[in-house]
Amino acid sequence: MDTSPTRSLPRALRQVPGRPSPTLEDLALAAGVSRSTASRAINGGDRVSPEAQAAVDRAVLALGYIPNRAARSLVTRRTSSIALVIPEPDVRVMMDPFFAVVITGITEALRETDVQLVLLMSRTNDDSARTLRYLRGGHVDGAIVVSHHESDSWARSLAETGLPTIFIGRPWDMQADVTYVDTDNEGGGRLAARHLAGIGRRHLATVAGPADMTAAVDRLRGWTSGLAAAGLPAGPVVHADFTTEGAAAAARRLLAEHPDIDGIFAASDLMALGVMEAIQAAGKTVPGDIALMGYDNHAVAETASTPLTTITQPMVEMAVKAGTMLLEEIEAPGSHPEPVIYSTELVERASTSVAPTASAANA
Amino acid sequence: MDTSPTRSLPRALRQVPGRPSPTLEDLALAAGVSRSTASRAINGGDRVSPEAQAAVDRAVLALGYIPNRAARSLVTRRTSSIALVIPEPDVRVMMDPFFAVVITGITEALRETDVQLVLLMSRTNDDSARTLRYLRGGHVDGAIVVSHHESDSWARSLAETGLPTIFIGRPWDMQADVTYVDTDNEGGGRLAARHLAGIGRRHLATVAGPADMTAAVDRLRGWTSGLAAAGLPAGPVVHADFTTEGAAAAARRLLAEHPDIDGIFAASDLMALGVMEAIQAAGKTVPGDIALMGYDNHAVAETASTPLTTITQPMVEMAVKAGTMLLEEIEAPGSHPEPVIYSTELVERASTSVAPTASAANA
DNA sequence: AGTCCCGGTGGGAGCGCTCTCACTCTGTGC
DNA sequence: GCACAGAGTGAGAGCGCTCCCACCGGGACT
Repeated sequence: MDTSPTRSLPRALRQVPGRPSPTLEDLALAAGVSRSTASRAINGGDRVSPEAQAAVDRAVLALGYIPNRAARSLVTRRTSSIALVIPEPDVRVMMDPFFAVVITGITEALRETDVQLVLLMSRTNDDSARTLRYLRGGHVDGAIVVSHHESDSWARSLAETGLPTIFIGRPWDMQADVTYVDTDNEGGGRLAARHLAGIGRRHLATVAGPADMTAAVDRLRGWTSGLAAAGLPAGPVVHADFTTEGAAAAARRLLAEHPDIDGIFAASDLMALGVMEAIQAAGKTVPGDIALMGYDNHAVAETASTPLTTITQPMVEMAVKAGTMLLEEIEAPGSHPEPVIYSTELVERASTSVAPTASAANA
Repeated sequence: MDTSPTRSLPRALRQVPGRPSPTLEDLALAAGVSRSTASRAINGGDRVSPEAQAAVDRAVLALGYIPNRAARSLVTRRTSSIALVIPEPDVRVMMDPFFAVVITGITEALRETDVQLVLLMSRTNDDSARTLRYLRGGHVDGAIVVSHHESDSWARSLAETGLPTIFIGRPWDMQADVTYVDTDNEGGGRLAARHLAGIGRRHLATVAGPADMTAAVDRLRGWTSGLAAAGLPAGPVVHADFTTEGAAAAARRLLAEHPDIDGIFAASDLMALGVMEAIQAAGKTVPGDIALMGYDNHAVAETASTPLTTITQPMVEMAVKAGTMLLEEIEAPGSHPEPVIYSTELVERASTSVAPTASAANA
């Protein structure tokens, strides 16, 4: 393969190594057409004769031609790449399967295109500024922002730049009329209330998420309206930070102050785990004494010592949708698509079974 | 839109339809210098008088100048981006916290640079070909490949292209003399053997990982040599696929065929969970009847019903190292750095405590 | 004095691509 | 017969940047 006498000569100049990759000019020459025709043939072959097209195709194969993206980008003003913006990703946040799903989904949406995914994570405010500069700088054709409490400023700033942007999860600041995809958190909360009421529980409480996250707020709103619809009182509400530990602490308080509770809705499965811990520590059982529900249909919901009834949401679809929507908006700027909301479903498991607790899970 | 006299950023007149972003030419004009001088001032200011530098700096701020990456890239042959290659990422694989750690680590290494991370995931063979083409195409300055059984071909192909590449996890094909970072899996396996022998267990077995993954093979080799060093017989070895279910099945076989086993080393925490299931299903206890070890120090190791003794490895550091090594190699091509191996440590928990089992974990 | 060097500078030549435009060469309509 | 459309083509002009090189001065040598 490498016939050059000095294989250990990685000359400072990168282009030196033997074969400088063929340019469009080379390709045209090899195909016996002009650069213009070669270019047309490569880009979808509009107004190209079959013969010319075939000649170019052959030459591409023969030369192993790969278009230079930078050169193309320079004139088209397109980069064929989009950014996934993840604000403040400490490792713990990144661990959340949510991101794996989002990344997988977006990648899926990008599969048939040659658009690349650039990961932009900003840990500090400083980073945020850099990230924003990067986005404004025209380095990507669009962006998907994983929304959460900190992302408000993003919504505004990005909307101002005119860069096509899709948010995953409804952002706080709706002024900026951003496009987003989300799941029906409110509906999910309502489902939870209806279910617990439906199995005859009457003293219901919830461990809600942080009040500055739309998902948490929406779930709580749904829960509250669901209780009302079932003719039940609003019941106690405590907030936690979506972590197991935080929820455990919150649940301990809850149980101490309201010993008659017979049903709890935790706004995430991870939190439900903490709640379960607290319940058991208080000497009570799930679902015997207290029926418990989670949210997310996280893997742990199924493998928990008492498998959790939970709310499932089509996260992959949502992520894919975000990707395709962004591609569409890039293709046809100015079209301001409506937000897409995915509906949620109840997944029933042992933690709300009517029968007395029975320490399930043996295969 | 909204007429609010927002206190937002200095009137972003950037991407507004008619307003083309300022070019270097504009900048030079505004600064009262030549394009060349402006360019020099922007790129580290070598051979630029303080006055000129200051003038350019001022102009940058005033105009909100952002260099056009494509143009720069076209001439420098550098893209200021690197790829993270993840072969065959079904969602399940992506869920592995490992990737979160890798991504976070690399991002960390890239923080102070303006290098961007491009995510390349190839699900199918078809994708692999495209990914490879992308990498060869000079679209990135280097690549980090998350190694595992499928990555052999990658090692070869990439080494051939001369693209600076770092593998995370020792690749199979060492011919290609690739650079990699890894943890000392062999040492970890040895640690496990020594520990179980040390607490007096004599009938030891292991549930190893797939025989086509270097990490699994190395851990097994270490385990075997550790047993020998402790003067113990090799003991039974079964292979599983690093999943909980697979390990449970393997462990059932193991226990059925070797009822006298009193210690098991599972080559991952997830597998250890499956093994624990099988042990309990067989009516035995951990660690009372059988001491159990995992590997990875995965979050589940700590939260398991009986917390797992396991092997911990500095994964974040490893990922950061991969990033910095790649940057170095990009900077100074041809330097073929030695592989870096991170040592592992034992984390002792209840699953190997000498005292009889006591269903731990209440705060 | 002359020569050299060297920090500082600006002009110009591209990097590899797309795109406009002018051109040729059919085929069609009058 | 001529004009005209329209498909197919190629030359040329950049896109915004870096880098080479020629240039200009003034201080340090010969």
